[in-house]
Amino acid sequence: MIKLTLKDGSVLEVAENTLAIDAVKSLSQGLAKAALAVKLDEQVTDLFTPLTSDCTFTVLTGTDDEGLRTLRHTASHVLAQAVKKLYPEAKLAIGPAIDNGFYYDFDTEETFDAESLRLIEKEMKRIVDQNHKLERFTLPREEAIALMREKGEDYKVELIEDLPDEATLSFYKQGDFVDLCAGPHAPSTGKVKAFKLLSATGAYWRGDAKNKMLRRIYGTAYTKQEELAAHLEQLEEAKRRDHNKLGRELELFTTSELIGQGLPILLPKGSKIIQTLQRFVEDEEARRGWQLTKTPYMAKRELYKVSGHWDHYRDGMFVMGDPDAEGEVFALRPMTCPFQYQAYLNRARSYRDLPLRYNETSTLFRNESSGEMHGLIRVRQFTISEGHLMCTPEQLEEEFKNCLELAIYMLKTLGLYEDVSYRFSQWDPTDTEKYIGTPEQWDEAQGMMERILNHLEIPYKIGIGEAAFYGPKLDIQIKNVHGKEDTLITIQIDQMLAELFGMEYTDSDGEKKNPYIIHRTSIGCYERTLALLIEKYAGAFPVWLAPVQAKILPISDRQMDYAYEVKAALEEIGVRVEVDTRNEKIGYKIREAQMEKVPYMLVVGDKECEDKTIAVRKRGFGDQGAIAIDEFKATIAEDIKTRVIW
RNA sequence: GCUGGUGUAGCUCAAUUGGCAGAGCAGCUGAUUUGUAAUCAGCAGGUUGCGGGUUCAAGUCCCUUCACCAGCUCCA
Repeated sequence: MIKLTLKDGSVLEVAENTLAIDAVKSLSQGLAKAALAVKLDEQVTDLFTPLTSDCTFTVLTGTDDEGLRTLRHTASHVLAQAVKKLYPEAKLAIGPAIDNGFYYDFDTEETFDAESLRLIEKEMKRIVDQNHKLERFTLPREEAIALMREKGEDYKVELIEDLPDEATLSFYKQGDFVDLCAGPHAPSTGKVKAFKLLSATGAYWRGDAKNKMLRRIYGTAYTKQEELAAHLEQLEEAKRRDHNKLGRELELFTTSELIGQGLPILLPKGSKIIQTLQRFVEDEEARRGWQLTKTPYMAKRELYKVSGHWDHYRDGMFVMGDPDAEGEVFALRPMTCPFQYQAYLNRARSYRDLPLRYNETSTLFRNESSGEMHGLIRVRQFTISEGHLMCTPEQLEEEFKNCLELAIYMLKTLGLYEDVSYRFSQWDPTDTEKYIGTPEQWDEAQGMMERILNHLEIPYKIGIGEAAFYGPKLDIQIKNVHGKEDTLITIQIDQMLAELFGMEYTDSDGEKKNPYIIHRTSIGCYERTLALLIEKYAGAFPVWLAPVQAKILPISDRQMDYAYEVKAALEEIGVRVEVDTRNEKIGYKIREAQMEKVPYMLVVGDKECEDKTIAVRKRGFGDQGAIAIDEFKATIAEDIKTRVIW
């Protein structure tokens, strides 16, 4: 007999080699029906696995993440089976479960359009209704390769050949469909009760642009139709919040074909938000000991040759002039570091000058590939609150911590703190082309950052190959409304560029030394930040950021003079306020102000005019009744300066 | 950059098989002077993204290019 420790702590004894599903059945028939997989200790496995040793025993259903992943993995096999049935020449690549769904990659001449997705879905439905059992079997390497060769699955053969010799080669079979797969899987195709194919796109084999582009079909699956419907509704809601749509509707920004891709035009309202943010950030940085610089937007290529950009980042730069010809060649700056280093080099430095903190609200230019641009998230020209801090080794941890604190303060102020995650971005030692420096230098810099992060108890995940070419980074990552992750803020440790630029300080012992440099952003790129704020608040910005904070709505033009009187009173205390002078009914004016997401709508009619009051309607709260002007001034004065939202 | 999709008025969309480019909202003008999410009428608005081709005839078919969308790759 073996002992299974259940979630509630109780112990179930079953005979050795009892199938997991039978153990579940002995607990509850209902649970057995809902079960998709089991977790033995930390190992998720199939329901038809024989139990061989004592373990903790967790039943996974559609309400568990791991259960859903199992279901979606099975759904990807159902998709593959359907595609093979409809397009027998299609070759299988890989088909995993991912967050919120699954995909499968195929090599086929067929381009999947909406109609073919519909046909594939129909075939999938048939496979689900047939309720095939999934069976697992393993094969020795040679036989596994022979089987996949026989089926013409070249990609699977390649996968097997690349697996280590000792790897178990498992296959899953459902009906006449067999796929190389580590599993686990749901017990039968009938479990895939609610699914939908979402899109068909291209994807490179093994994620490498040098390889062939395959056709990828994305889908999602749930155990219940209601859950699927809720997910699809959530996708629709995401579309409505999408900054690229909402930001244009709210007239925050626009784009122009004549100006070009990745070069958004910030309209007055969008510019107002960014100006508000910039002033706030620059003031806060000054308060924390940062000194503002203003450095040029371009430089001769010689600067970038010293920094390494010319060799490691030239494709990403806008270069002016023919690099092959004689004479000066300039390039727009893709970052500010080498420029601020020249400020450091202005005179000889002592350890007494350190830490030296330079910040700059810096406009950068990066020649992103044409397919990369996206709204305000990924652009070719953007403005970033950048900074470089030169310090001694002893000061490094404290200064790193201060930079991080500043970033966290900004995120909390914007209400984005709960949405971010940390990535410790390290170099890829196998990709020596991409990085400068020696393995020893990298070990040292990364070791130092690791110690600091652990000491500060930052919960991070590691990103191999995500480092800057000159050093490791702590990236603060955020997901947009569609779940796509980008870097919002970055703090980097660099002990290589100071040497390249000959930046030194004289230490207390009279020795000349290279300072450590921290590269950091405090709220990152303003365009990207604006995009995330639009999505976070669905356009209803906190009052201090709202481009128009109050809109005065006169009932008729009899109150126009009074409306301007109120406007002047509010402008006196710095409120951004507009008067809707149009000859329209009040309901119409309210509707428009509401759609513009103005925080305060101030209705003035004859009554208010007479009593010197304002009828306040607050966004999200409705009609607040009439109050005296002075009283309202006090309320809104408080509101427009309130930044920290928790 | 790659794969696929989409471009019709400021916005949302229509236009049968290749056969007269149209509507609502927004805009302008006029009437209306309005009390908490759309007052009425009229007017104007277009090189169907740009360029080329096929055809008696192109928004519609073909090519090129630009932009946008999804995904991949990239993101110092």
